[in-house]
Amino acid sequence: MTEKDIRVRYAPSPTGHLHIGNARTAIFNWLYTRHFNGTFVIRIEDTDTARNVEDGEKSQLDNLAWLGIDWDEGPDKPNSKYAPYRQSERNNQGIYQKYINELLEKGIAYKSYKTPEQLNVEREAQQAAKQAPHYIYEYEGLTNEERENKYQEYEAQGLKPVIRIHVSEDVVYKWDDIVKGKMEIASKEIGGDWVIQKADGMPTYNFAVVVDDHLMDITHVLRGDDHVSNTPKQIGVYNALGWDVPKFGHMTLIINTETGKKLSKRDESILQFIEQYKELGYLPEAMINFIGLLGWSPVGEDEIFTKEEFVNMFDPKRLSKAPAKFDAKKLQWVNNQWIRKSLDSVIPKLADELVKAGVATSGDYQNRTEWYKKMFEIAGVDGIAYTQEIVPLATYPFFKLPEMNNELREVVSSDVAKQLISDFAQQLTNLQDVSADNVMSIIRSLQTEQLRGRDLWNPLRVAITRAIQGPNLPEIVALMGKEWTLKNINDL
RNA sequence: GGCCCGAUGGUCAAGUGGCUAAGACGCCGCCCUUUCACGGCAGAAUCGAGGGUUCGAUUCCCUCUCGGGCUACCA
Repeated sequence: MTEKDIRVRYAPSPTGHLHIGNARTAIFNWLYTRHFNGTFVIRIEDTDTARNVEDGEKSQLDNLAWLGIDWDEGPDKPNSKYAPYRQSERNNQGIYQKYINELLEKGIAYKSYKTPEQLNVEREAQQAAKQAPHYIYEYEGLTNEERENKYQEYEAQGLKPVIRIHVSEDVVYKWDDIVKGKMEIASKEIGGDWVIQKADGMPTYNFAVVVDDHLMDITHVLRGDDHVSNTPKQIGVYNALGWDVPKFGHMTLIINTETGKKLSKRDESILQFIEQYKELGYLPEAMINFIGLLGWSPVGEDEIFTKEEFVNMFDPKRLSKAPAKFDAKKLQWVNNQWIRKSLDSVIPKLADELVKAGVATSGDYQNRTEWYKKMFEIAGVDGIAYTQEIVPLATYPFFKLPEMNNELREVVSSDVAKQLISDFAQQLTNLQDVSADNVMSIIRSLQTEQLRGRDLWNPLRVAITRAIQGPNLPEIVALMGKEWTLKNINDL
């Protein structure tokens, strides 16, 4: 018998935008698949109709694609052979019902008519008695026939059932976790019989996931730590249906630095969504780079990797067992590295930022690409964390002159300063070639024993840029040219 | 409360029964520079605690502490 082909899935719920935590799960599943030459599957888990968000699926997939993650099968790939890939559609085809019926017939599952209110009362009583909450089987000691009669009775009252699966009392579920190693959880810790089909006819997550992973021949399930406690339930279903259990791996969660809790969609204190980073001008390469290093580490000492490099060196054994905090500062650094590394492709984005901000007109960049390149360089693109940060840097003085204020006025108001500025303007007027070197020469020639350092530079800088600090002044003048510079000085 | 998982500088982390315990971000200082940024060079800072095992524990075992997860007709 040959080893089965590796098939791995990422299964988002379309409840909103792509969250950092989910993106991480997706990235590692993708890395795992591509490293081992497997097939990467995307499945949409939309069984909670109340939480589904319009366009949620599209947003998830778009953001995944933006990150540079590709998949072989999914709801948007028409010829995928395990279609459909949305659980709602699979439910409509009766896929889950078939196995629910099977379990019902085997007597492993049964109909339960307890209302949420009843369950609440039971739970609260258990908690008050310091017991672990667990489901109380309501047909204890009844024959099948008696149970059927009960069903009739409840139906007559107009009650809608859920289907629960019976959990054996003395089983220990074991698995060898890709990340955590040997795991075992006793069946009595599960909390009793649990729901596999909701009153609305939808399967629950823990059931649908097993059916789909089995039917889709999924071999490896890599997911967040928060699913550890679901694993025994799912193994129970595999056993009940007589199916092989896939290999599980539970990756640690990302912790919010501010709250110390797992990164949650409800957190306001940190940027949660890939979309937000995209908007600010983080590069997908940087996002993958940073996230790929959260909870996983390579062998060497390097920090900057392409996704291809990640694929090559990925090793599930190096997945960390300890939760990692999300350090936005390091992300900024990683993104800065990527901006500098891929400057050619970033420059048009920088120009876009200026257009979006209403600073530059669209098309301007195409007309004078070289000027823009030089301008971004002088403005300090080397120092930005994300592309949006270029806006204030480039706006002043290259697109707009800051307002004068008292502090600035004071710098240029003395007679000495006025004379200096006027001398500079004079020399600049006579200058043939306005290069940074030549401008520097002019400024040097204006330097005296008394007039040097800030006394020399600040008045000139204010006269030309209306600021007392900023990028290298001669470079600014060289870029602006003679006319523009002189106009600024005259407008003073 | 119960069950599960974890613990190396502020953060991400490598690593080992014996090493001065890597590296990166951040921070501090210095240099470069008219200034900011960039860059360069240094620096501070870590094995949670207590017991074992051992000639020797950061490393192996136990307990504690702390942190996290789960405890749904959510996924």
